[in-house]
Amino acid sequence: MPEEKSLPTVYDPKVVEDKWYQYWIEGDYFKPEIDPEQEPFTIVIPPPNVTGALHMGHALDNTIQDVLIRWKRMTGVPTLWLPGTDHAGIATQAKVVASLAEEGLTPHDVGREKFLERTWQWKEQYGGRIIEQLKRLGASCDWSRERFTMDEGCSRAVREVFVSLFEKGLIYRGDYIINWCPRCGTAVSDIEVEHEETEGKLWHFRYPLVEGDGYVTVATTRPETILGDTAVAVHPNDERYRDLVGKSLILPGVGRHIPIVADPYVDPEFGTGAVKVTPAHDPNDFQIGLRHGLEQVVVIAPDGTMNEKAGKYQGMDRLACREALVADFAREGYLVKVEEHHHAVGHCSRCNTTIEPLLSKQWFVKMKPLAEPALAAVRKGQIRFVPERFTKIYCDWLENIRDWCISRQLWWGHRIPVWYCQGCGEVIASRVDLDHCPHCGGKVEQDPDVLDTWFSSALWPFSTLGWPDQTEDLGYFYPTSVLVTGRDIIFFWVARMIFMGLAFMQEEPFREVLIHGLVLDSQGRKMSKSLGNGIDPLEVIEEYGADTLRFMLITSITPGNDMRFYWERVENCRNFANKIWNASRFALLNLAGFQPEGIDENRLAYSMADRWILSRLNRTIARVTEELEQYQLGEAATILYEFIWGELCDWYIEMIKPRLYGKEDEEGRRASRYVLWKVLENTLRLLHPFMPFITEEIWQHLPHSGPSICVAPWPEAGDTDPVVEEEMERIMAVIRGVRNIRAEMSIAPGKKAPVVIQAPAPLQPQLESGIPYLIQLAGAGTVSIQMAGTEKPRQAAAAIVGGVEVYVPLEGLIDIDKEIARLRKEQQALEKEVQRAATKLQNENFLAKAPAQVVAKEREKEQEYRDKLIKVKERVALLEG
RNA sequence: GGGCGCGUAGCUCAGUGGGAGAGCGCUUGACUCACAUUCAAGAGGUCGCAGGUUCAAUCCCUGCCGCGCCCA
Repeated sequence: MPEEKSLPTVYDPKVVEDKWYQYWIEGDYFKPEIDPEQEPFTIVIPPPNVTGALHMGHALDNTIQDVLIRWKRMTGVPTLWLPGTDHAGIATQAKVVASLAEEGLTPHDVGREKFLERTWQWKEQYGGRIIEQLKRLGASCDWSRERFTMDEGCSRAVREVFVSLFEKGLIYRGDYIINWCPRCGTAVSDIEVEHEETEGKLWHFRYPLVEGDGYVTVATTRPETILGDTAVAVHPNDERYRDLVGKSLILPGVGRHIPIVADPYVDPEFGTGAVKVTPAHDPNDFQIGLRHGLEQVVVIAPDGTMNEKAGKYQGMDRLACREALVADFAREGYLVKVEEHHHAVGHCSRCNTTIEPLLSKQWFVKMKPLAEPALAAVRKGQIRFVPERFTKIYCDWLENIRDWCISRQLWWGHRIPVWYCQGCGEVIASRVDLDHCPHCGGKVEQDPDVLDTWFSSALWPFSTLGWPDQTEDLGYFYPTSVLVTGRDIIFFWVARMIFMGLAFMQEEPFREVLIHGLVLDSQGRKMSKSLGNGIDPLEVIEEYGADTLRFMLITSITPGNDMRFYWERVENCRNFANKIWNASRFALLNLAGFQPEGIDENRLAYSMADRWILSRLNRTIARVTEELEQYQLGEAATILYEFIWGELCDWYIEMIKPRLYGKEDEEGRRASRYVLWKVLENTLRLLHPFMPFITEEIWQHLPHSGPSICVAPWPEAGDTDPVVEEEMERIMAVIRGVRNIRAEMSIAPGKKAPVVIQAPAPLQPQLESGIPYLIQLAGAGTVSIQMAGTEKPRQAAAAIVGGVEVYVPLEGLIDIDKEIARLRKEQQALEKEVQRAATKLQNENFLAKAPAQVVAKEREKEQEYRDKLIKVKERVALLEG
């Protein structure tokens, strides 16, 4: 614990952040105690890629989680934030492939086993980096429970789930059209395909009829697939083609005879109304093919080149083939015309290569039976999305769900636990590795493919807690409380966790899903490596500190909406941190020797300012807590910002200076020292979830109880005092009025100005109490309070505020013309307000139908404005006369 | 084509069925013993457009325009 009680003038996060993180770890504060009497608060981290580096999206996601976790921990409930990383199949494999390439090697050169060894080494080497970066951010995870999707336990869970689904008939293997990424060399699921609007061409080709000399013209965006055509389809009701259905065409360049079929999928309006059908290379054509029993001819190989079925185009890249084929067909007279055409082309979400729909044998999860409970759980409200609108996105997707392709042609991942018997041909899914066929004893071979990374992520909320074992953690912490994640992975991850959780735990994996938006650059673009517009959170932490980054992120968000990153906002939050720092310096300088023990709160000589700030503190505690409960983190942080800067620093601290510096009023000094301490200490605790480091540093310097602010109790709101708040508001209005006069009249800042206040009797005592604040904050020399209606000073500037008249009589310093102009402006504004209120009050419908309270308030306002207007007009008349 | 979000001060964004807000920027003044990473004062808005509901609409409803995202 630091001994010295003073702080340097500028806050330097570098010297405190690592120190306190270390302190928290040593104190084991992030590790919950299991207490069966209490319901825990649990979050499982969305596991970042093991080889990844922290980016702004992580920073936002984890800051939100940490705010919730630190807040709940302070409220005293057992709180677990379970961290870990994801093996990220494609991404990690790609990195290792790249590192091999630097040595001139390919994965096949080294072989599967060596490759995996190397990948594990890579994981050991780089896997810790992102964890270290999360710690820099301040993430208060329970590191003793850290998990990895490919660790032993998670792998066992994956195998259990796979085999169990297999046994229930929910996993099948089939020839199906899938999305193939030629660059990654693997199948990917539907949601891993991003559709991009692209300028393309629409080629029209003529297919001759087998009989007679007629032909049918078809339009296509992908001429190279002509080689795989096995039919031409038209709409059943299309008059133009009615007579041709059932006849055959000669496939140009290939010579194959293909039938003309009628299928309602065809849009008669599009192109020529006749479409070529390539069941092996287009998902829609695949479906048509199934309906009509068409042959499936594969002409494109997995590497994106044309295969042996492509005849003379064999070996050409698919795009080269396209050009060659179009040129050939043009020469041979098959090409009718070429049109410009916009269409959406699928790209691999990982490497952006154009996706090739390909017929291939893959493993699938049958989704319907799993999707239904997942839909029901959300519809029944067992799981709630925040903001609510994301419910629809989720439901729409699950309602139109298609089977999930889970096999990936990779080496890094959970190997599919299926063995094929060489002898009897049996296909066996097994929880344990097999070396011979359990049926015939023959040789078996394991499926070479691995599972989609999201298959293991889908189990994360229970696999990390020990499932399939019934561990204490699993029983206590499952279901988790809330899942915090970006809107971009609702399908990938959230939906899958829900159906897996329901299927294997018979209970939803979390009660609430808090969705946030993306962090965009200052121009509103996604941050990406290829654009080079990403901002490294570590860079921000280095330069400004983690608290600043966290506060910037939290105050920038509106639930569910994207945010943009601005350095100006970072600076603003850095300034805020420094503001707190200096307010605390002020407090520490004035709290020398102060001890809260033994002070009786009820017997202190509170000033108006003391009572006011205590009331404001209580209000702030209540509001911040309420906003947090609503997951309105940005609002909560903003309320704190305004309280700390706008009320505590700009008003309270300034108001108590005379009392603290003065020697004469020892009782008053005692009270204000106590209030200053109490307000600051409570405020630090309120702020701690948002800015953990600076609050700990300051808190440790202040009188406090407990080892760390991160386990200090969350503040409880006491009573507010609306009367004193109103009185103080009036004093503040008077101060602002005088300051305004001073500025407008160019009264030198150092010059004391006499102030005359005319007020009705009931307001006079409170104004008396406010005199010290006028002297301190408005540069008032003398303040005299007179009865309203007393003769008004002529050589004076005036302000009408809060039901009182404020005069600054400064003979010779007041420019009468300027003052008249100033008052005229005020008069105009007031006239507008009076007019507005009067119009409303003259409206009988308003009087009859608006709530009495609203009408009363409106009357009050009208009266107030009228009074003010009268006084301002009198003043103008006086000065002009 | 369907869905969602956004359109509020010069810029970026909060916000609410009943008197328009913040940060930055701008203007003016002040190095006032916590802080110039500061303080004080101020200028600046037909709350996208057009209808509708309502006593009352920036807020609710409908349509339109513009931008963005998701899905097909």
